[in-house]
Amino acid sequence: MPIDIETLNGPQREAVTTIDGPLLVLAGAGSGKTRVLTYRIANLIENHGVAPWQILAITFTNKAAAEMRERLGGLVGPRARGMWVSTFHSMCVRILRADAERLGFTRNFTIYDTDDQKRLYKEIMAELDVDPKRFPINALMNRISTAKNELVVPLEFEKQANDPVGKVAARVYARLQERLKAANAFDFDDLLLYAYLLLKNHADVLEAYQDRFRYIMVDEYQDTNHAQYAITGLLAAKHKNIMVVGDDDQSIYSWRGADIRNILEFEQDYPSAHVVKLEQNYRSVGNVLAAANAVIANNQHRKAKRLFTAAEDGDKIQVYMAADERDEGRWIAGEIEKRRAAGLSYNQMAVFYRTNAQSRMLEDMLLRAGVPYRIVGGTRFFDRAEIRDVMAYLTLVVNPADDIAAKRVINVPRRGVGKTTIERIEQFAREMGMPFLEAVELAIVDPELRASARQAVASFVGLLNEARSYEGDLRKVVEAIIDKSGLVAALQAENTDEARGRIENIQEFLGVVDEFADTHDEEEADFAAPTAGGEGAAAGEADEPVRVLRGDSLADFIEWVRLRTDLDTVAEDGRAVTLMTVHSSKGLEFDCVFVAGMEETLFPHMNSVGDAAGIEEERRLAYVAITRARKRLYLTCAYARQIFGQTSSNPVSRFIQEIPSELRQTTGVGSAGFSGTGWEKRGSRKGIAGSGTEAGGGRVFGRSSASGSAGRADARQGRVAGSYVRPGAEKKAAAKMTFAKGDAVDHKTFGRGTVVKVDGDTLHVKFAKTGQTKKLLKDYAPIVKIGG
DNA sequence: TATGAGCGTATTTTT
DNA sequence: TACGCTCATA
Repeated sequence: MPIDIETLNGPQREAVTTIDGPLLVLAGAGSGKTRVLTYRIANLIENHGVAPWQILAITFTNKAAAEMRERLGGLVGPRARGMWVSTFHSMCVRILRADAERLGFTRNFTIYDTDDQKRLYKEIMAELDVDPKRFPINALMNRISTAKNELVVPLEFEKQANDPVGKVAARVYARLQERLKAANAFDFDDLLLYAYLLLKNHADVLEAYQDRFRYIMVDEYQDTNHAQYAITGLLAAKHKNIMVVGDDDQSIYSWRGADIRNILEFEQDYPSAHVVKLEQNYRSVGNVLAAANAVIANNQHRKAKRLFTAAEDGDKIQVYMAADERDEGRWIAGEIEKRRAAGLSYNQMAVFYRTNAQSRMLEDMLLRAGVPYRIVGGTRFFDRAEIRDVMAYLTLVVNPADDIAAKRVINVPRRGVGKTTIERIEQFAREMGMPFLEAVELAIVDPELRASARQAVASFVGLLNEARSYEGDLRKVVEAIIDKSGLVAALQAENTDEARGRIENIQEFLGVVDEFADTHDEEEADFAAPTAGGEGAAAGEADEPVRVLRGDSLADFIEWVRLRTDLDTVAEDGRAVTLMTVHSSKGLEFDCVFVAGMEETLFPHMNSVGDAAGIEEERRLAYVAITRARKRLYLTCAYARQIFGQTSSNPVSRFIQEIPSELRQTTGVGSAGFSGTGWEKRGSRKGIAGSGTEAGGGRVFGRSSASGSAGRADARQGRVAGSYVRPGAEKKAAAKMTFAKGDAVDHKTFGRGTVVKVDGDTLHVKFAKTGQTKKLLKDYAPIVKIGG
């Protein structure tokens, strides 16, 4: 399909046809930036003789990369294959794999995720005698992660650290890097840090990449941290053909090191930069866009821009003031059903919330109302213990130096290797400066250990050695390793529902192996890194680089899993409402969007209140949430809410106040002149209000939680709730729930199942995950019919 | 070595 | 409230 540039609007076209030199595209929400990116790449290939392998396109998520690759495939066909369209992290992995030796690592390094990292931190803190009470592990991890993102190496970090936490962090950081190197492992931050160091300190490597990638494109540039910024800077330094796309108003990851200045100061970095603003929004109706504009206009630190649309105004923003979170959930469920009745399908609706804790009640209410939903985020499949165990075995086969993996499974399943044994091996390994697994091998003949312990250790070593000899088809190899590990056998022996569920998950994992094999065949061969392949692949030549096959090795599979999130797996279909945090919603869009919990201290979150930069980020978050809606937007808040087990009452979010009142329509508790005291007075007493420039005036809703008598609050809440609850709401839900034999249902805790028998109000449901049949009362059990 | 009581803590989480 | 972690106990 040839590209038709005429279908683009002016600025879009300008972005697509500006080929050479630095280019900054400020792409407002819903302004068609992915289209611009893909068209630009297609244009380079089709009309400017640029070879696909000379193009580098970087995204933040695997999903975005996959989407871009797919769209490119549609535009330029098979030529898109093998092009480097990848996330920052996977790009860095490729760069590092090719030249790991230069940094003292080997090619089969493993990647530590947050959980592995945490284990390692704990070991190090124990080793260095750091008290986790005084120096919380999270604080240290944050501190060090920030340092890595800022490209601050341990030596430098130590110099800068003046405060107590910093000093401790410096020691931990130094040791951490030693341990990671010894384990032949990189954590997520290291992937960026070391890729940067490799390019920075090895001129030939850098040059090879600079010569190769003549055109570089970075999506979501507002979310880049300093390391990513520096890496792209190095890569683009030679040709300076760098295009960055982003929206400073959608920068919501500063707490992860994203530096909004990267986009705000692009023009200073590249004085010759061309700037294009995409301000026409093709997504939302007028009122939604106007609301978004009004809210974000309150931010001081942003590039001036104002989105516009040719679309009709649409409905007003619906604000609902609930009595409490239960009422809020119930109301949302009711509205969803109304929309559904009006012909909108469930998958065109989404409910967002600021914190994961809010999902519980929302789920509960949707369940009761019989609204099918799916949750994005939360506990990840790959984070489950049994999956991590399997991964640890696979990892050990590839990288025996991975101490964290070794310690994780040396006694999983139980084979009688106790704490004392492990500690002894650990100490020995430390003294000898060898990997844990090597020390384990020596422990087989350690006379200090009990015979039973020695035997247990020997069986562990033996199974790994055998597992290492497996060859051939990936799926078969993985299956054999799992079998050899004894994980499944041990679970079978447990003979509990939970164990059966875990076995099921392991089986599902084999499905993941198949998925990998399917998507990584020869056709998908990638162009090798320019420095890979030794002599022949000299740098600087315009020859097409060698293609390397992927997908045939365990190491590739492990890497693929490690850099993957559940977000990538989110199915587009599925007739269900989507529930997720506002953060997860970025990049998505729905006809109808609900944002729950629009109260001060929740959204904006209490940890950000009182900090100007924090409030601005919260506001951007609100902006992201609002701009996800195509047609209808609902904002809800609750007069009282349980937070950490305590009822608290908070004012309406300032972000609601910032939407001009003529754009919104309020219903619920506070809509009809609810009387009370101005919240800002109360707020300042508690210290919530900050400067007082934000909310204030206008709508009055609730009290600050710290003050006042609980009794009065309860009385008021009761009255309010009583006057509000829609009569028949529950009945309606209950009446809807009829079940017949053969119906597919989804249970809150047991998951998918099938109705095998109906016995009056009692259902007999066989659950897929556990294989067990349970008796449930149809009106009380948290189940939803998902098909029949 | 395994389990339970008690305690402290508690956003957001692209990789 | 609810979860994870530590520590004590069987």
